[in-house]
This record gives sequence, C-alpha cells and structure tokens, in this order.
Amino acid sequence: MKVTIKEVAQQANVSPSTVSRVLKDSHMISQATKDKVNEIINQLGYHPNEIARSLANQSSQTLGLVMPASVEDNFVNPFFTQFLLGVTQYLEVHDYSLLLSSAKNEEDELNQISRAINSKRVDGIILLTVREKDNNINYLLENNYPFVVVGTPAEKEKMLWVDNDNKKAMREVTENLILSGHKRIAFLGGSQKLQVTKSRLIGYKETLKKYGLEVDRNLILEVQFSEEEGYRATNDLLKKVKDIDAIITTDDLIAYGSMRAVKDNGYLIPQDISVTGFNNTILAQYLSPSLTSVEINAIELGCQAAKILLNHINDNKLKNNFHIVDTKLMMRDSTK
Amino acid sequence: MKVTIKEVAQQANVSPSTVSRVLKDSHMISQATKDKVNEIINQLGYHPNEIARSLANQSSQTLGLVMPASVEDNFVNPFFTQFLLGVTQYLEVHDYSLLLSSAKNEEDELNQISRAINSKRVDGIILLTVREKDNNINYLLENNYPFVVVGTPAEKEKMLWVDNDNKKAMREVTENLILSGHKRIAFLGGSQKLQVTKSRLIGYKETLKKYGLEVDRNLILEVQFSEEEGYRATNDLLKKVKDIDAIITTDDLIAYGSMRAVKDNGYLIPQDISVTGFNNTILAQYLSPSLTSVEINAIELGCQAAKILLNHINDNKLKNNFHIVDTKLMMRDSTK
DNA sequence: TAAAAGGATGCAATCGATTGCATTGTTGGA
DNA sequence: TCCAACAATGCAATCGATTGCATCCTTTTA
Repeated sequence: MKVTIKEVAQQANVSPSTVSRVLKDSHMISQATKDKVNEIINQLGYHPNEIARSLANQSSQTLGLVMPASVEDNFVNPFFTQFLLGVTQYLEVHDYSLLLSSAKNEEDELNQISRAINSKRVDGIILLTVREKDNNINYLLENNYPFVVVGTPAEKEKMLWVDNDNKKAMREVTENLILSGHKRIAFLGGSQKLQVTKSRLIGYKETLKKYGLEVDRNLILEVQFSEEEGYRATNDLLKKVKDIDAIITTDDLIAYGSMRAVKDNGYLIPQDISVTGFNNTILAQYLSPSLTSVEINAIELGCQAAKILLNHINDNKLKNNFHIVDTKLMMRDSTK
Repeated sequence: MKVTIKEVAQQANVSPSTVSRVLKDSHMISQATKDKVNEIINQLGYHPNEIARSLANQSSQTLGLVMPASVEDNFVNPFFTQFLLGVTQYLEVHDYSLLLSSAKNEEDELNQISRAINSKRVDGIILLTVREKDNNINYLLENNYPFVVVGTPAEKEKMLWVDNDNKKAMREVTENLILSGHKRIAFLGGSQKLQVTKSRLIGYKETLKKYGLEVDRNLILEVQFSEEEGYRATNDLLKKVKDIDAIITTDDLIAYGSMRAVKDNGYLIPQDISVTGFNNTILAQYLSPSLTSVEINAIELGCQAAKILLNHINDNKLKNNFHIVDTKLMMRDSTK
C-alpha cells in the first residue's frame, strides 16, 4: 500500500537519487530515464512523503496562523473566514500549507506561536492582530523569525505587514457626505490607541479640512465595538449637540446602535441625519434603511499577507515590506 | 541556535536514545538520569523537532480540513469560524494540529483531500459537507482512511459523523408554535434531497401529527438559501393559501425574505403570522421584529468531530461512531 | 589514439528523531 | 561464590526523502 522512493527506484532499475532528481525535473537526468521513472511513478501511484521531504529540506512548506482569542468577539464578521480563504488559496498555488491553532486567551497566543516555531512545523507565522505593545511581535523579532502582521504595526519599517487603506476609506466616506451637503459630521470610532482608529480619524480630519470644515472635538467619540455602546454614545451626543447631520462609525454594529438612537431621538435617516458603517457585514444590506458601509477585501488581504511572507522566506533580503489593500465604499440608503 | 537531541545527549553524557526516553518519561530510565537530562534540556532550550518525530513515528499528529468551495456562500454565517475554534481547541489539548486548505470548486475538494493523504501530512480528515452522492466520502472509504463527516451521511452506519439534532430542533420549534395557538404552519426548507432538510421536515411533521394537526403538502416548500427566494416563495404562498398563521424556515436569510413578504402582504408579525429562522445569525438579533431562531452549537460540533476522529485514530476498532449535538431555541419577537 | 571534458548516474551521509536488541552493572538467591 | 534476573543504558537500524562527491561511460579535441 505504501510506496516509497526506494521501490520506485528498484522497479525502474535506478537509484533513489535518480528518482529524487526526476521529481525535481533536474537537468542532470536524461530524458529517457525521466520517462522511464515517471512511468513507474504513475504505475505504482507514488507520492512523495512530505514529512520526509521537510526533514531533508529543513523546511516544512507550511505557514502558521493562530486564531486570536478575540475571534469570538467577531463572529459577526466574515473577516476571518475570508482571510483564511485568501491565505489558503495563495498558498496552494505555491505548494505551501497552513497550520491553524487557536489561543484560549491573549497570553496563550505567544504560547501557540512559540510552540509552532520550536517544533519546526512552520516556516513562518501570520499574525492577525496588532496590539499597542505587542509581545508576539517582539518575540518574533527577537528570534528573527519570519512573520507578517495584519494591520499597521508601531514599528512598521522593521517588519512585514499588510493592511487595508483605512485613511483613504475614511476620506472617501467623509468626502461623500460633504459633497452631498453634510456639514456637521460626527465620528464614532473605537479606541484611539489603536492604529486602525488613528488612521481612520486622520482620513476624516484631513477631509474636513480640505473642504474648509471645522474639526470639532465634541463630535469625535471613542466607543466599544457593540450595538449598545453605539446606541448610548449616539444618544448622549444627540442630546448635547443639536445640529449634527451625519454620523460616521467604524463598525456596522456601532452604526446599527447609532441608527436606533437617531430614530429614538425623532430624526429620520437619511433625511435628517445620515449614518455610515464599516466592514460591510450582512447587517448593512438588510437593516432598514440599508446601511452605507465600507467593504474590506479580506480575501485579498489574506492573499497578500501570504505572498509577502512567502517572498521573504524564499528571499531573505526583503526584511521590510508591506502591502495596502483598497477598500470599497458601498453606498446604500442610510446616506443622502 | 538549533538544538538537537544529539547535543542534549552530549552535554548530559548520555546517548540520544536515553534523551528520547526521558522525553517520553519512560520507566526504563532512572530518576537521576531523568533529572540530569531534563536540566540540560531546559538549559539548552531544547524542543523536539516534530517533523523528525513524525517521520520516525509514522504519524503526523495532524488532522486535515478542506474549506469547502461553498464557504463563500456562507460568509453570513459564523458557523465555519466557530467550528474551527472547536476543532483547534480540542486538538490542542491532545497535542494535535490542524492543517487547513481550501478548494476552488467542488471537484477540487477531492484533489485537496488526496493530496493531504498521499503526502502523509495528516492522520485523518474532517469533512465539512455531505452531498447526496459524495465522492469525497467514497474515496476515503475506499482508501480506508480515517475521517469524520459533519452532517448525517447516507450510509451512516459505515463511518464516523457528528451532527446537530435537526429533528429535535424542529420538533421544538413546531411544538412551541402549536402551544401558542398556531394551527396552519408552513415549512420553508432547503432542497429535500439534503439529509438536513429531511430530518427537519420529519421533526415538523411528527409534531403536527402529535397534536392532531393535518400535514398539508401545500404548506411545505423547497427554496434556495437566499433572501430573495424566501421572499418569492412566501409571497406566492400567501397569495394562494389564506389562513396561514406561522412560517417555519430553515435559515435566517430565508426567514428575513419571508418576513418582508409577510409585511408586504399586509400582515403583522407576529400578531397575524409568526416567522422562525434557523442558525441564529447576527441578523436574527437585529431584525425588526427580532427573529426567533435555532442556535447551532458549532463550537461543540467541531470539538466532537475532532474527538471522534482522534479516538478512532488512536484505537482503530471504532469504525462507526457518531455524536449528536443539541441545539437551542432562541425565542424572540417574531413569534407569539 | 590518448587524454580531457562532460553528461548521467550511483554511493553514502544527512536531516532529527525512535526503538529493538545487545550490553553492562548490580542485586539476590542457592 | 557463582549465576540468574533484572534494571539502566547504548548501539545501530530505521523512517523517506535530498545532495555533494565519486564514478563510469561517451564524446570531443589535439
């Protein structure tokens, strides 16, 4: 049942080395021998044992990915599934595999990462989260181990990373609102310690300035990523500030909460106040009114992450590299 | 930088065999030697090379999972992410890993599966889909290769599988509706060729009979899994049959389309007609009215799939085994 | 025609573990 | 005191590939 390179060699009357070279299509082997060996290979149904190969080549042809403990918060979002799809699709073409593990909590991530590395089962790691002071990144840098980060890291000139174009995305959203006549535009974002929030905020502010609108600190709020928080924050805001005509949020769930608050305060969407979301989840399509949102190309993000990391692994020179993936504004009925 | 078993052996003045036995905590080794070797191991920061281990042990300590081509249709649904989480969490405890690949289309799945098997990179396969005449299953059975199926397969006494309790779930839904006074309950399900639809339909019919209600063929419809189809089917149904007071669907998206049609036909939910969904996606919570739905415990399903497969691999006797995971009815405002 | 050159292939070491069997040293029973 | 029994460890083969170097044979060149 189990066919090894030795058996192929015997049947073909050559040495295992020759079979190995045929498999690589080495130029050292004559065409006649190649044909003969290939025939036996097909005949016996031989497939190389990748484990043995990995050992001999000192390379597992595998990347590692640790599901962050926070995926649980994010079941709303197809991001993770799409990202995985992008990664695996790219890897398959390049004869790489993906080894997946999951972390029980934040500290456990480092555990999982070092296990993967130490056991030599992966040639590189894809990191799905960036934290402010990121232990995982530090560990990987210290050990000089190949990895790519999804998101913009603090020391972005030191490593590989991919991100979507948050600044540009927010420029588009803001500009769109301004061009359709909005003047008092609020911004509901996540924690401003996060790079992702910072970038989006910059896009928002830049665009206001570009069109000569005031950046009002009272209109910029930090909220948790939940419907309830979106509701609460918007409610407070509308009680305090009376002339708001648009609310930009950085997540569809926040946007949904926000929409509820807008309605509860007696305003119409979008006639009185426009609302925008982010991530273009299924909610955006089916809420009423449907929600204008920003679509993230998670598949492409996964694909690019895999690509950058693989390039680095196969050509150790590229110590620093990055790729920025475009987003797409999905206009719907929650904006004028 | 790279520490092997040989170096540990040298430093500890023993042979590699002894180190290997210390790692297994073999009873053949004296406590003194164990202590000495373990100290050196910690000192040098030695970690076994799992690739080499796999080769020697003829076991990769890894399961394979192919993302079905159809995940793309299912980005709405956190099922996949949750399932993966369940699998990886279980595997980690048992020192197994998960190798992930994705299929471009239905035929490509078999490709991916045979690649994984032939390359000896996995000890078993988790199949996420069941089709009517399933090539993947046939291939794996023919090759006598360990695998577990998610869903109820046709020849369920021949293999390992896990599923959620579809029959019971539908019994609950139906009973609940009947007990709150509904008498003319329609059933919008997916293709009746699918086992999952069959089971759910049985639960529905059984419960009607149990309470002495007529099973009316006109009230049972097959639809595609989409909002549009849900709308269309419901619309047609309501035009034809006038006394319907509840609609059971087998997916939240279908339910949503159905709800829209109910409203468009001038009925109130739930006062005139109750509607139920399935899968308890994010939509169910946030639609208005919020949607009564059935929650599937995908994490548990993943966990059980991994468990059953691992048990089989480590104890080849259990050729047939299964596990049925309970569902949970989430009552919301779309039902009386 | 002999020597050099070069093409095609095989030998054997290697990757980093595991494990059956041989060996050594110690203990206890007769 | 001698030998059997057993505990502890080492030797060397093995898992299934890859690859540097040696070898052999053919062809080219002087």
